[in-house]
Amino acid sequence: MSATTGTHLSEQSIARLIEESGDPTTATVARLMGAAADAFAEKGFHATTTRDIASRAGLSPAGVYVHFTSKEDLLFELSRRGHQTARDELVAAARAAQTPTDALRSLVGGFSAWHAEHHQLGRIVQYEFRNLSPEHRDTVLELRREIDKVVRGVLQDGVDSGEFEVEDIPGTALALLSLAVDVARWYSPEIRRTPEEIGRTNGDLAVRLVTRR
Amino acid sequence: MSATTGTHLSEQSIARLIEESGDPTTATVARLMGAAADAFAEKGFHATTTRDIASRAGLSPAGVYVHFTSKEDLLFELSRRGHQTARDELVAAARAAQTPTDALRSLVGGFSAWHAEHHQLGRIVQYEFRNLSPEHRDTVLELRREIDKVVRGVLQDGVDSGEFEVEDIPGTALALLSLAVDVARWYSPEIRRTPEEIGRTNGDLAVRLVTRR
DNA sequence: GTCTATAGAAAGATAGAC
DNA sequence: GTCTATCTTTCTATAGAC
Repeated sequence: MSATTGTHLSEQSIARLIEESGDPTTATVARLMGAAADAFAEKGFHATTTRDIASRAGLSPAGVYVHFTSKEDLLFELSRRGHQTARDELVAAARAAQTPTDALRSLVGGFSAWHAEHHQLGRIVQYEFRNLSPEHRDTVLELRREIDKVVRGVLQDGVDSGEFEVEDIPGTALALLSLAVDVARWYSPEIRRTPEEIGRTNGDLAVRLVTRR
Repeated sequence: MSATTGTHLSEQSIARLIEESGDPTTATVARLMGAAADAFAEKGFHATTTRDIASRAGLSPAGVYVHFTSKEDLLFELSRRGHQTARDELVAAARAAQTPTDALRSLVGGFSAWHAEHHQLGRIVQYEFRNLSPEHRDTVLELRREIDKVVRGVLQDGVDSGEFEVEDIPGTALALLSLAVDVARWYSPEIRRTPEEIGRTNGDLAVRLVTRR
């Protein structure tokens, strides 16, 4: 696990994110979650073996089960915390803004940048949802509803204030989320554009999509 | 496989699509591809077993291997044909239009509607790409490049004609594709909006995103 | 071209020593 | 809390009869 290998950089950054994310955890749990996030994002939940996760985290195959009851449990913890940080980011962006236009720009821009910066977690949040158990799905669904609500709220605020001109509010809200969410599908750390640039482009496009003219 | 079960409706519609899609195939192959498309879209490639595909198609587990050399081969055939019909749809929309604005509207609108109408195939095209073998990935990548090229071409046409005002052409092209592609993620046959309505909304939004003011 | 039967490999999870 | 060893199930794919 030396710093010179290079292959574990993103795993380490996720482990750091997990450790700093409120919810306190031990270093081993953070390392396991980082390893799992890397593997799930790279190959998908079902293509990832518990042996793979364990070895990425520097543990034996049995070592995983001391900290998580199942592979699905590991996915759930990642999905839950991913949804939480994504929602927190959105709510903070909406609160900090002075006008609906500012709010929408930093909402869609920030959410897009988040999906680039944390594209492993982003993929898990957006594309591994169906692999959660029914109970775990329900828990996460609650967080997803909050996210939708924030976007629709800002859209409605802008319509009320006269800044926005929107024909179909639910359809437009979905399109705005698509703009940000789909970043997790195409983003790769190798591309030229930085997460900040992506956020700026998509934030501007979002405003353009709804501004009255 | 009676018409009254209801559970095989989408499988049958994919089988019909496959049979009518140029590339001639036998009824059994079409049925197998329909079953696989259904299963892959519902549970993902790795979560789908060959037994599941065979039984959905009314065959024994061994029956699959008479027509396809492997599970991945079945995925490849679906991915290839899916990409082809998607590209054909896009090219036709671009050709039929009189102005860049019309072209963009029917391009993004049609592509969005396609991802709703054929959401099983759409999910396979967009989300199961990484499960192809390296050789098969290359084949499909060629079709993906054509799709990107059509979108950028229309965007450039509009900028040249003065109809469009675009700050960042590659970034905007990606955002326009996101609008359409992400439909495959959230669409479900149970929702209220029809594929046509989704296409109309997204086509209008696409035009709004780039029109000079 | 379809079947039954099964080979062979790999997976998730546990037992029990340390 | 971590290990080695392994149980049990399940999977892809093939063999060989019809």
